[in-house]
Amino acid sequence: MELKQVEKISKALSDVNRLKLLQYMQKNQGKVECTRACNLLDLAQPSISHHIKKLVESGLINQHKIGRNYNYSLNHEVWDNYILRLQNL
Amino acid sequence: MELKQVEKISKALSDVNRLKLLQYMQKNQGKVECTRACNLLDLAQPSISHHIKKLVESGLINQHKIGRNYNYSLNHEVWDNYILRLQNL
DNA sequence: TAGATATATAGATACTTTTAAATATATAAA
DNA sequence: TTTATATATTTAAAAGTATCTATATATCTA
Repeated sequence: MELKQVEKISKALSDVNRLKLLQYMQKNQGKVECTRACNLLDLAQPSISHHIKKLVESGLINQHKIGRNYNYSLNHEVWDNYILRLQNL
Repeated sequence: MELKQVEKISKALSDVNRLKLLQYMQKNQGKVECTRACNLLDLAQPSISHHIKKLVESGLINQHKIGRNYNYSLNHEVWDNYILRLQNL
């Protein structure tokens, strides 16, 4: 993994709201209703959208559209590679 | 480890220059001459100083003054806790 | 197909971060 | 003790980020 991607993933992880989103996704098998996330994080809907986008763009999570909702899954390959890279920096 | 600290460490890791500094420290047993780092990263001295400060403030590295130079060491406890926390987010 | 709901995008503003120039401080060496 | 060197701090500018409001798009349901 290139340093640039390590930077990008670290950046994605460097916000408490995004960390909470990741936790919430984990707890709920990737199911995140935007309205619930808004309540959880006390942010407006577009902000949630923005944060999720950052996570997706980093490659950490995958997004699958189901009807008008989305489902998310951790991209284990990226996640594991990131951690490995940190361990062997 | 609190989410806030995960955020802080991630932020420290979210810059290619700081990642390169960490690599350089590892390769050189923590010995970093500022002038060499300036060449390596192609940044002015105060910028190096600023980046190192971020790393120190995150807790990832310790700074020991030796004469007018510094020596750095990875704080393994913080580093390991960070990785553990990511693995069990 | 019309209205309702979920999510995305655009635009604006406030905040944070990166960087450099100038300056200060600490230590070594002459 | 003066001068040189290494690093830190201050200040300011530029770039990037987070957040909101308003609006758009996609999809569901009646």
